Amino acid sequence: MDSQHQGDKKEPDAKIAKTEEETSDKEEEEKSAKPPAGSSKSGWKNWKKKESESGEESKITYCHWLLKSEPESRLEKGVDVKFSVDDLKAQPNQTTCWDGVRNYQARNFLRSMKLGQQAFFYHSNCKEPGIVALVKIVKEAYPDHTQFDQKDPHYDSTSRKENPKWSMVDVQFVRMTKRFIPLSEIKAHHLAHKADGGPLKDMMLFSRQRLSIQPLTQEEFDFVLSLEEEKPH
DNA sequence: GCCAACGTTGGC
DNA sequence: GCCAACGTTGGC
Repeated sequence: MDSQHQGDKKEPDAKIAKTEEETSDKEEEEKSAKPPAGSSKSGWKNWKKKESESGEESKITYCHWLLKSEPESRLEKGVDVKFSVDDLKAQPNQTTCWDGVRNYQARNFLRSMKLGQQAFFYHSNCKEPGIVALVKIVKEAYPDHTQFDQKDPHYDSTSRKENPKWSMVDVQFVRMTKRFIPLSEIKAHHLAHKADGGPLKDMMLFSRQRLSIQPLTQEEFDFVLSLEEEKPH
């Protein structure tokens, strides 16, 4: 996650194979276009329409995001993957590269992020999951160097330097939310909105619960952000 | 720590 | 191309 490491070029590329050059990108797109198990009806179709039906500029362009990060220590292949909002604030410029994303749908969302867009920083896999801060995109997608680093827990031996599979963006801390916005509270609104058609009725936190990079519509973003003004319950 | 959800892999 | 087995995510 350290943005200052991005100049790292210690990897010897003596044995670059040519075999995969042209195939991998298409394969990835197909994989990412595969309907998720068990949700072949509405969820996937809607997503596909929005994302790729019209080829390039679809009617819905997402402009806000939710980024999950784990604030509590956990070892992955012997490496601690903890990265809390305090860790972000401690980075130079309070900026980090968002590396390690190894899911095609999440990657595609990363690649569609634009400079200056805002995102929620969400603490996951922890005692109190929820939104803690606002961040913004300060560098658009570029190759994730950790995919080529054998010592990195997210090393991908199938990725070629001349056609990298995985991307990352740089994000910068903007501010803490005025209060912690717990998942439980967002979920309660989501359930209510499913019944009354409110703004969180389709929020991806609940329909694609394992996706670590999620888009939010303007309405979703505005509603969730408005919660910071309320008294917690 | 348990386990449901769900993405990925690989045999056929 | 299907689908069972497997691995990971992440709430609880």
